[in-house]
Amino acid sequence: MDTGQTNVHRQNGVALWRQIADRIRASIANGDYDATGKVPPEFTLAAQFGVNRHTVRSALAALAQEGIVRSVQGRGTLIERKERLNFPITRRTRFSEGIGDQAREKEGLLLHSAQEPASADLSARLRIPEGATVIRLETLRKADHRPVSRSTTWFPADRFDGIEEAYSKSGSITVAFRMLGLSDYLRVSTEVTATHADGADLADLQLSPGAIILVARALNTDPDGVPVQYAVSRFPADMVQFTIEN
Amino acid sequence: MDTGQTNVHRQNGVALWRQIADRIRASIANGDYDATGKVPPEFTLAAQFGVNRHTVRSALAALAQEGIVRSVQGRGTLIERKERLNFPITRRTRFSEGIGDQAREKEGLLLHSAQEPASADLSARLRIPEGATVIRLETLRKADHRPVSRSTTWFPADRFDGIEEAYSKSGSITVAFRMLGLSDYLRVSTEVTATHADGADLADLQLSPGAIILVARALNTDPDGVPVQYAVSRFPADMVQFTIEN
DNA sequence: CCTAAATGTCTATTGATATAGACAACCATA
DNA sequence: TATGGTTGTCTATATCAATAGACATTTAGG
Repeated sequence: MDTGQTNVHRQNGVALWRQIADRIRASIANGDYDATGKVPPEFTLAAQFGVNRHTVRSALAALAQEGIVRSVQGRGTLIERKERLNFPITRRTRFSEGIGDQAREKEGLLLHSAQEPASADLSARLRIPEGATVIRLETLRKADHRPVSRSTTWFPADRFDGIEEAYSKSGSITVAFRMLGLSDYLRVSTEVTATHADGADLADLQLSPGAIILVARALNTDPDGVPVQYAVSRFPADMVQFTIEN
Repeated sequence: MDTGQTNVHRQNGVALWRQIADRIRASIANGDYDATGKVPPEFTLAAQFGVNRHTVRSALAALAQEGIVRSVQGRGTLIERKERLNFPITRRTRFSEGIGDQAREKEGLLLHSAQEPASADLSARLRIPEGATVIRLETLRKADHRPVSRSTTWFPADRFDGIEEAYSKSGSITVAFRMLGLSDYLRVSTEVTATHADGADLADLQLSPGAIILVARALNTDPDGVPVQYAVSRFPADMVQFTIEN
């Protein structure tokens, strides 16, 4: 199903090998090659995309660099990793529960924390005075030891003093909130956009440059509707999809 | 706010001028240059991104091609268009209502229609027997004469015979359903992913190659929960954001 | 154990991408 | 009207991206 085979585009500022790498990565995630566990031969792919075999080789080399495939002389190009995590977005969205059994091991790392005055945008979202102190956490989430998202999240400092340590110890926002006396919270809005990966994305999420990033900006409130957290999370688009159930 | 200034990346398969074009486009949509209505001078941008002025010029030429900016010798590079449409995704998601007053004129074009047997994936989603006949519509939606989405949508043929004509005349799914006796329908699930634009996207949505596409796969049912429509819609990521309100 | 089917390596050539520098043309404004 | 700031154009050079062809090397299977 899905949209039909379209050809690659030239002179667009995106190298052919990168377009082809993206397409093959998507096909792998889509399960197109599950029957064989291998990517089609270089000759076949070259004909399929209408390019030279060497161009396909560049694409496969990039995917090998990402650890998605492994080429073996005489045998073919074997698929090493094949995944696309699904994140349900609901009124009770939780990172770790959302992954569910799609991954065995889940992990939340605190990269950095700071206190700072709220910007105009942030104060409006959290409904606090402009310039009021907020705690900012930079976090990295992993599933089965592979990074799946990079987040910047803000909390009102007066209410959630010490959340840096709570998160650092637990690796979970839900648990950190609970440690500070907030037993439940609700997702009230999520904005989803997409962009190219920036330098920090490439490093933290272990992507190859030119990758696409899904950006989710989320606002959580306590059960009374008072904003408790605003978060901007960045996910590799070829590893993740969001599902909104109404 | 938002993520900090990161530099462009070399030898990634994505040309520098394209990365810079994407960044400037995003800054425009973000309102960063609202004070002057102009993009900063080429020299300044070149210094900012750490590249040669000519590289910046290539980026600006691409944006001019898209109609986003217009360079005037002696004056600077003026911003011509600055928009990012917001699409709320709710249980009652409707394209035209969703845009609301963000655009004055809305339009739905029927590009192509066909009848075909349902694939395995489609039959599961619409809960009809595999191979049962479905009607497929290829549509293009515009707001203020600019294309904002390209959709492929499927309907069970037995229940919605003649929907091609109904849509073609009305330019609205909601109205077409009503003409065929379905007065209301509900959005039950939406899957959101992102990918690079393909050839058809570039042509229909009038994008420059390498652009990013947000893909929404949506299932609508009648009030009794019986699936009536499955749609795959593609939106230019730099023009659109989705908002999920819970 | 030979052969077909793969991937690996090498050389050569062309066009796109990026840098560098210089100068022309144009506009707003002091 | 002179000047500073800005975009437009030109030449030159180096590197990356893509094509082309030939041949080596490895693996699986008859």
